[in-house]
Amino acid sequence: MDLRPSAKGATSPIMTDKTVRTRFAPSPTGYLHVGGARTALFNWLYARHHGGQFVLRIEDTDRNRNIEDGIEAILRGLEWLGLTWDEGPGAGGDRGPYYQSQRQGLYDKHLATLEQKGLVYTEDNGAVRFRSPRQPVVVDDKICGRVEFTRDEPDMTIRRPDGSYIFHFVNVVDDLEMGMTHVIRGEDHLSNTPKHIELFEALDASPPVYAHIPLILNADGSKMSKRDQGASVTEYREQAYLPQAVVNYLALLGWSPKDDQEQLPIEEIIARFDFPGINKSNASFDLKKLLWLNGQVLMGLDGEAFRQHATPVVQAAELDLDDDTLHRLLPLVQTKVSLASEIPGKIAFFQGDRCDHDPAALAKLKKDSQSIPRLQSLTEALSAASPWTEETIGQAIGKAAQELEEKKGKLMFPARIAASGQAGGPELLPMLSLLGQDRVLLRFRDAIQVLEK
RNA sequence: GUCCCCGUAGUGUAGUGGCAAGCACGACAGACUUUCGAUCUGUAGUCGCGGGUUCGAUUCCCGCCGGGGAUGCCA
Repeated sequence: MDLRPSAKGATSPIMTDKTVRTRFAPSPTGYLHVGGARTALFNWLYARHHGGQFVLRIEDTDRNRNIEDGIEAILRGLEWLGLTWDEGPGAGGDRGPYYQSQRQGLYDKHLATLEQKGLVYTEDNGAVRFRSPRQPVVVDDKICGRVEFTRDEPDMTIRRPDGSYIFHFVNVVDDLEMGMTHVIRGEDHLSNTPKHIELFEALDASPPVYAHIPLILNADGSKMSKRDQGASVTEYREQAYLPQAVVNYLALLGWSPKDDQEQLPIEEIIARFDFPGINKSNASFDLKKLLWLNGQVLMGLDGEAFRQHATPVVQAAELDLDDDTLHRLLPLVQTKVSLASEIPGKIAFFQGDRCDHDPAALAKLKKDSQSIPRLQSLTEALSAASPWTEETIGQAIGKAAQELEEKKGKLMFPARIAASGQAGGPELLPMLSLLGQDRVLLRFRDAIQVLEK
């Protein structure tokens, strides 16, 4: 944005917008919160969309509140989500250091400027306050629109008696020094923005473009905070959610591509993300929809990617299943779970020769007097199946059905429960095939016995 | 208290000064000669309330109510 009249045409050759620079500036007071992750995501998306830079800055000015592991948790959370930063901890950059605790000199310098201009004063106890011009301030927000604030609050403190600086001041100084062009942050900062604009102006700088995004609330409408269920990104990683699903879901919270698409690969989100697609109202976090989305992404993985994702989760469950079985088993449940951590429970029945029967499933069989005859016919028919393939198994079931003069479907449910102990699970024929004839027949006999009791 | 933002079904959203307000999750029902959180089909459910402007408002204006935020020597 060059205001010189001549800039329009003559001078600049290929003119472009000033390179977009956005930042995520968390304070390490806890873990990476979904609200923070969403703010980071929006900043990241905006920078990527415009071919700009995304900067990570740690706001650790309040020594009393910093939690050591907090920084690490945030960095790892962002990495897991794939929100890579171009400058910041571990990435370098020429506007560092990227920890506020290491930027005291810069703050002192700008404070000196304000002192020179007579814009600050010191309290008896040593705290330093900024003298507000007390003129109305207009925030021209990219999302909230034009908002006018009257300025009649007490002058803000910008430095504590111990010499450490307050958020508003360091935030502005850093955004200035780091050349941030756009500040995308939670709407809880909208009311702080006039203060920040006053500081920019006092430092003879023009403020960045502001875009305040709606907040994320709990299902009950209350503000989501660190303690709430599902509020920590770390939890999602631990529960084996797919980062691409979490990112996709988070993007949809407050942003819309404006058509009916919901499952979008990250490249497409980047391509389509911009301010007009962001709405103004707060959104509630809906875990069920995230689960659904995770399931959708899971189903879309190719077999190898699915195995790679699922294997560590299954290994952690320490099931007694050999690699070969596992390799053939996993594809059978790919469309049956929405979260990888559900897999072990789905395939545990493959362990051992026999299986336990889920009481609820068993109760359903018991209610039907035909269950035992059906299982008996099945046992007979399946004993004769040779070789043991999906095809012959299917034929055997059909044969048993014919004998009983019943729909095939009537037999499949008892067969499933007898063989797996569960009412739900992988497709029946592949499942029986994989279990093997001996095991299936043994389990059928077990089931008949249990039912006869 | 004061100031600011927001208000489309339970949830996320689309949309318009005027067709029966679209989609998705969830719920419910049925189908698929099997369960199912897979797939398909269907059902219920929404423009917070009250005024005003208008021939006509979900859409524009005002008030109210509701939710959220700010008002820190937290960020």
